[in-house]
Amino acid sequence: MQASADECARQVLEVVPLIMRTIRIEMRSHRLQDISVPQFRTLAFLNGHGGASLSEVAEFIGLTLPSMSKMIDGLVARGLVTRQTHAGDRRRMTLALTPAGQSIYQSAHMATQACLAQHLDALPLSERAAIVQAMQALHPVFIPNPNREAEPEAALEAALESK
Amino acid sequence: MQASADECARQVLEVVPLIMRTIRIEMRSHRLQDISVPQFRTLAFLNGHGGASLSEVAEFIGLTLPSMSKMIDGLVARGLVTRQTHAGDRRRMTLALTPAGQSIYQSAHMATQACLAQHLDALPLSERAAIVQAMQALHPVFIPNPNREAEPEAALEAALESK
DNA sequence: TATTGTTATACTCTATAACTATA
DNA sequence: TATAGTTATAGAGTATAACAATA
Repeated sequence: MQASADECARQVLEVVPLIMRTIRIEMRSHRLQDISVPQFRTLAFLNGHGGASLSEVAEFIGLTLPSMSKMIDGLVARGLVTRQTHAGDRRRMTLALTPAGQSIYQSAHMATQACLAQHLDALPLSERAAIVQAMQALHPVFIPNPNREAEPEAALEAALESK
Repeated sequence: MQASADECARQVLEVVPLIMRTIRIEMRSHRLQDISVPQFRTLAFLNGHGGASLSEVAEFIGLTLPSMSKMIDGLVARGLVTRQTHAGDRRRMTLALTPAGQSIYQSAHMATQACLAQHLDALPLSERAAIVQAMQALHPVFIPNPNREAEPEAALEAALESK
């Protein structure tokens, strides 16, 4: 009962939104980058999945197609993302980060990670070790569509094809 | 280096938004309750801090005063929250859940927790134990204004005074 | 004068429904 | 006919700036 799935879920539901609050406030505070959490997550996905389609990004982030389409509109308008029709299947969009998008993503990532690290620095090593272990356990449980992760080269090929 | 604050932060930043995605999608899927994550968090806070002021809720959730004011507008209009002027200081608002608000909060909480528990059920006990330990370590680090938590009776008094 | 909230305004996030283009 | 995206429309979430009321 100490770590039943239900007790575990209760704690996750209590603590995870608290951490998100810190992440969101930290991102908002950086006026230079000025990107929201959903935008950041989209850039992060495209950073690791260059050439992904709109559907793939929407699925991963958890948005509907129209919502993601609109969000990409904004990122393209700001020069952070490129959107091209896929060479092989002209219904599909091929999305990728521009150098500016990569740059903004990197700096936002570093700033947010540093902010979190500052909080975590107060904890003893044993607790940080438990956190790392917990995150490693949680990651596969909550990652969407793990089957897509099994073919990392598919996205790359798509990116190359579109040139 | 295995569990440096920075490595720990990196993993938290990767995994926590993934969990939030699941929580958000789960909440959206329940049309009966139909409340968003920020609304849920506000109800949760008021459930434990009956009689809190607008500023207190805004601080905890991490919103500005106008944003929270507007959100409370919506919750009051839906009959989930009561908003009265504080008897002692008429600038302040005294907020609390209505019975309907309590009911919706409870059922949304149970449904979301059950959804998370279902995911976590697949993990071995040792990993769930690490997750519980990690959440307990993270909780105090990310909770806002821990000084206010030291006076749990303050909110109650305010609630009584306002009658 | 400082504090607590609200109103005004604007932009992003998000959804559903209806549509276009391609396969 | 099915799939990938976009457009139209609407509502919630969020911010800043300006304001009103109270202390």
